[in-house]
Amino acid sequence: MYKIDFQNFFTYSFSSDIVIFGCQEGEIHVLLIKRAMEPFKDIWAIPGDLIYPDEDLQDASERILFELTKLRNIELHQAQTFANPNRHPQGRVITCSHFALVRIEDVVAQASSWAEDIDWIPMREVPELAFDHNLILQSTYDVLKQKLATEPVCFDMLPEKFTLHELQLLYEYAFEINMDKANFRKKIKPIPLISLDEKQKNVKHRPAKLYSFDRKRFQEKIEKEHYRFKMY
Amino acid sequence: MYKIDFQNFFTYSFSSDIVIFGCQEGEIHVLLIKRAMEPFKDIWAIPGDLIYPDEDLQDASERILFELTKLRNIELHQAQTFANPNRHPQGRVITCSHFALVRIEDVVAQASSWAEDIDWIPMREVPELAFDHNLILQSTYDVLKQKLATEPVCFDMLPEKFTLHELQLLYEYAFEINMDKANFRKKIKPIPLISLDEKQKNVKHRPAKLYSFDRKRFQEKIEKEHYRFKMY
DNA sequence: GCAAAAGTGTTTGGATTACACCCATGC
DNA sequence: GCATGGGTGTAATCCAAACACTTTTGC
Repeated sequence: MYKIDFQNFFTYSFSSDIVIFGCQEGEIHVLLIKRAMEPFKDIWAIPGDLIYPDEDLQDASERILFELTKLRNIELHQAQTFANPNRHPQGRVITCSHFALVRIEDVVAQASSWAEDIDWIPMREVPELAFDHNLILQSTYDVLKQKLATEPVCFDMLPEKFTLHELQLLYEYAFEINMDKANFRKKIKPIPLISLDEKQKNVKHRPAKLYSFDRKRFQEKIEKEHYRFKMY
Repeated sequence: MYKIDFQNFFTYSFSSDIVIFGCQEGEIHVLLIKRAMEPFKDIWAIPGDLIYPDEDLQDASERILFELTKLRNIELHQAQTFANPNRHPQGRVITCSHFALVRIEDVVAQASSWAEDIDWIPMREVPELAFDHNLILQSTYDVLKQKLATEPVCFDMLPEKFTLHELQLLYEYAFEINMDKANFRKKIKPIPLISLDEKQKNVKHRPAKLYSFDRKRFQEKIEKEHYRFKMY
């Protein structure tokens, strides 16, 4: 049994890290920042910030996301908490990782006082990161893949209007597999999509039809039928 | 941009809560404690404790589990972190919930200085708990169910030697469904089990064969074949 | 014999797989 | 015309659900 005074426990710092994922040309990208200050100055890192003493984790995460991307009302998914006592050289900082799924074209990415540079990097080309951020990124990516398999979060990172091929590429990239085109289309048949009267433009092949996700009909299907989203 | 001094952030307390699950007569139980001190004295709660300033989250969780159950070398699964500023009346305590799966017969549950009582309670009969522990318990149970569907963790809560019917009851309880006996047995065919030369005793019906989980062959199947555990 | 649960086989329909084929566009 | 991807059909196979039936124990 420990005999340390309660007050001595109030010596931690707590932060939230936000892994922002997007999709471009079939590749899942992550938004990383190049740190503008020590420690790990000039090294790429996951955006994150300390949490205010009276701030909820959710609010802090939304604040961090907004400061970096100017996006609001994006769903934040909690992933994992990292509490190794030595993970931060300046003191004990416990961090809780989250991820957000955004459309890359919606983001007005910009440098800031704590980020001298900022860039979208394909998940398979991520360099060495600051702190334990490679570990955090990998485990957060694993949670994303889990969600991609069981929830329709893919539509949060695809453009509003997408082709079925883009959808397929996203899953192929995430699960590192190749799928048969015809079979993939049969598999996604139950997902309620809105078939738009629009086609791709300026492509050097037959232009593909555009679709968007029918979120309303999806909810209805879950409630009324026994429907469960399931990929892979 | 925040302008608060870095030192002001070191005003938190951090704790680990351990939801201990077991299985008895086909029902998933949780080990709860009746608090011996304020706040919430005499109220049921999830066991947990503050983390030492230089202690890793994993070590702290193992310590808490051992103090309560005298069990070591039990896998701890991280679930979710709760950081609402008002969740603890005595200060800002951020807690990270975990779960452990144990065999109820292995646990030497005992009261302690911080728990005047301790009991296994079926998940469907959990009373009002202290703090935000009902919320924590529910979300941790959801993570357990997720794991039950994709990893062979069921065998950590069943007796070493179990009947196929016990296995079925566990899944029926977790997913709140009824399964056909014959179909269930076909579904679990790919799971490598050791068929023991032993049977149930003192039952007033045909005694069932006992099995145990073949962890070694399971690992081999994953590595050599393309096998993926998948229930429900 | 009867109750209760163990344990197995058969049929059916729907989903998954592999593969083949035709279509529209830019160059 | 041809390269490139868009888009669809078919047949074989596997898998899941529904259901029926036999077996073994205690009382």
